[in-house]
Order: sequence, then C-alpha cells, then structure tokens
Amino acid sequence: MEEKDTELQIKEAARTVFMKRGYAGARMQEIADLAGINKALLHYYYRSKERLYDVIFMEVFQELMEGLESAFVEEDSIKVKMEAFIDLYISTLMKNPHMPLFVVSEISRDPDTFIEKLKTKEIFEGANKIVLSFISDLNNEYGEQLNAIHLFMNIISMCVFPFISKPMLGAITQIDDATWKILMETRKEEVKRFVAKALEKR
Amino acid sequence: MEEKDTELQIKEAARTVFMKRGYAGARMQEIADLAGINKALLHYYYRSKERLYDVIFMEVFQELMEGLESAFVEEDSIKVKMEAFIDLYISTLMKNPHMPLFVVSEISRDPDTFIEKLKTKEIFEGANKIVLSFISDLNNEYGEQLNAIHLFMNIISMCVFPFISKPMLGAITQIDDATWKILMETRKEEVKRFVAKALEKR
DNA sequence: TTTTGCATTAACCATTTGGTTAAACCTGAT
DNA sequence: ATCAGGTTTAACCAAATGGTTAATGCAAAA
Repeated sequence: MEEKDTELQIKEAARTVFMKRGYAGARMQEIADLAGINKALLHYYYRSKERLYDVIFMEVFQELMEGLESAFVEEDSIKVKMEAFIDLYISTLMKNPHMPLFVVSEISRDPDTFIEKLKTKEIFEGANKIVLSFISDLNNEYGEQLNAIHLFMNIISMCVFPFISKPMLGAITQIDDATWKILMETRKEEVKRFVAKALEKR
Repeated sequence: MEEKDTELQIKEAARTVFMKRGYAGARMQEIADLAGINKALLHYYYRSKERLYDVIFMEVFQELMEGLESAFVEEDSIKVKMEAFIDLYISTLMKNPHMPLFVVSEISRDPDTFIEKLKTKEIFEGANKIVLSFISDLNNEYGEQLNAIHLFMNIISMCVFPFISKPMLGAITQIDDATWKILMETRKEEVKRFVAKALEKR
C-alpha cells in the first residue's frame, strides 16, 4: 500500500521545511510540493498546520533527548560518561546540524505552549531525570572546584553552540563544508581535553 | 517635533516584534499597534517590511559586534583580553538576552542574503579583523596546547549559548528569573576560572 | 462485474497580510 | 487668514495562505 508511504513522505517533507523555515515561515504548499502530493492531502492526514508541526517538533525534540540519554545508559565513572557524551553528541549533531537551532528557536517562540506539550509527554521524565542526576554526579565529584550547573552548561555549550552559529561563522570566516567537517571531528578530542584539564585535581 | 520621535518609536516597536517573532512571524500590524500609530505610517517611513527589517537587523548585529570589539581596544595581555571579553560579553547579553538567538536564526534563515548585506557594510571589516587577530594571538600564546579556533569557539560558546538555550532550560528545570540573574552573574567568574585552568602551563 | 470505502485531487473559500491611496490634519511661513 | 509642507489616518486592494468540498480514482470485497 501507499498508505504508510504517503504519510512518511509527508513527514519527511514537513520535517525538512519546518526545520529550514520555522513554523511561521513554513508553507503548507511547499511541504505538499516537496512530498509530491496535493495540498489537501496534508489536511487529510494531519488536520492542520499546527498538528503537523506538533508531530514533527516532538519527534525532533525526542531525538535530541534520546541522543542525550544514550550516553548515560552505561554504568561508568562520571568522567567516562562525560567523554561519551561529548563524542556522541557531537556525532549526532554532525548528522543533524539543524536540529538544535530549530528546537531552541521554536521553544523560545512560545515557551508556555512548549511546557504544556511537555507535561503530556513522557519524553520529559527521562531527559529531566538524567540531566538532574548528571548534575548531581558532577556535584559530588567536582563540587569543590566548580559549580555543577555551570560545568553542565559549559559542556553542553561547547558541544552544541558551534552548530547553531555555523551559518554566521561561515559567513564571517568563509569556512567550507569539508573544513567544517574536519573541524567538528577534531573538536571531540579538543573539548574532551579542554574539560579534563579544567577539572584536573591537584 | 514628533518627527524623530515617531521614527524612533517605530524602530523600538519593530525591534521588539522582530526579535520576538522573527521576520516571518512578525506582523506589520503588531508593530504599528505597539508603536501606537497607523499601519500606513510604517510604510511612510520605511517603504516595506523587508527594509524595516534590514534596518533593525543590522542595528542589532552591529551592537553584538561592537560588544565583541570593545573588549579588545585596550592593549593588554591576551589573558586580560580574554577575561575582559568574558565579563563584558556576558554583561551585554544579560541586558539584551534575545539578541544572539535572533541574529543567529535570522542569519541561518538566509545566509546568502546576509553575506551580501555584510559586504556593503563596514561593520564586517572591524569585527572580522578583530576575530582573526584574536585567534592569531591565542595561537601564539597557547598554540601548542590547543587549537586556537577551538579555544575561540569554546569561549564564545560558553558565553553565548546559555542565553540561547534559556527558554528550553527554563522549561525543563523551572529556573525563575531571579535565580537566572544570579546564575549569569556568577557565571562570569566560573567561565574565567574554567578557561584559565584549562590553559594553565605546567 | 458491481460495490464499497479509503486515497487523492481540482477547484474553491475565508481570512490574513503587506501594501496603497486619497483625504484629513497640523504647524509654521506668508 | 490662508497657504504649503510634511505627517497621519481610514478605507481599500491584491496576493498569499490555511483550510474545505465535492468529485474522481482505485483496489479489494461481494
């Protein structure tokens, strides 16, 4: 059947368009064109723009959180966890470079609605618990040296921000895509070393 | 006269609305309402939405770059410059928390147009030169320990990203505004210490 | 072969939205 | 007082846009 195929094609098209343009900038017509279907069919499968958007947004958000969680499944020392996280998260973002900017800007567009949506889903529970336990672990291990929340922010920032600022950086410094890929690949080691050195005990 | 007053009021309203909603999400009517004037008057002063937007965007972008530059005017050691930058940039962002997300998402919405715009302006020259000389300074001083570009990214990331991710972080962890302010205030010292430690020579 | 029911489309519709126009409104100069 | 200039507005317009509807296609069941 074409059933699932069509629905999937719509979702892929919607994902591309929403990620590129944001909710306000996205056009139902463009999604339909990209999916190779009639615009009315969008409304047949997903009643409205907002519902379609919700589905896409939650999927992307979930992926972002899963990427975060999966670094923590193994029972290891906090240092190993940290390094696993840095490796894995940068790799994830190299595959999906548009995800973080999309998620972050759409949340700040309407934080209250986002909070409401979160409450109904279970994604939140997992991610939230893991973040808090990570911060608590950091605190036990490095509490005397550094505020754990700041350490957490530092790590996340160094992993995520380069992807968010890439278009701007690229415009200013004219880095081509090949160079960028190498830069992000070497970045894993650099960030790990940077953090490790900053946390060295003496 | 009301002349400059009206024009200024339009610009302030436009800035607020564009920063909150982005180009696509902004409505000329909302800008007019916020400025307390008739919508036609917007077109009287600025011919179109795009022109008004261009003015606002370039102003905000310029402010962001000036903030970056002003930390470097003094002829000091690279370490002092770095610390001045961290202090000053976090302070700037505390006053204008929406600036970075606005700039970054609008650039990535249409990087080519942004590059075109940049070429015609002089803002670029200054900022670009300073960034490159900063990276070159970093390289001379810490080149053996760390790739200078990554170090530059690290510092910028740790300063800027918290403001970009605040709405998301706030939604997940329920940090109130007072706590946030304290957190960002203490962050200046934390980031400086973190960077200093990571760069210590032995 | 006919029927049934979902999938798909062309044509439409109502609203929103950026933009225009012609008239009204000031204010300072004559 | 009236004239001339820019400023401001109410009313309007055309295009874009999300959404609907009624008809068509089409495959499996009868």
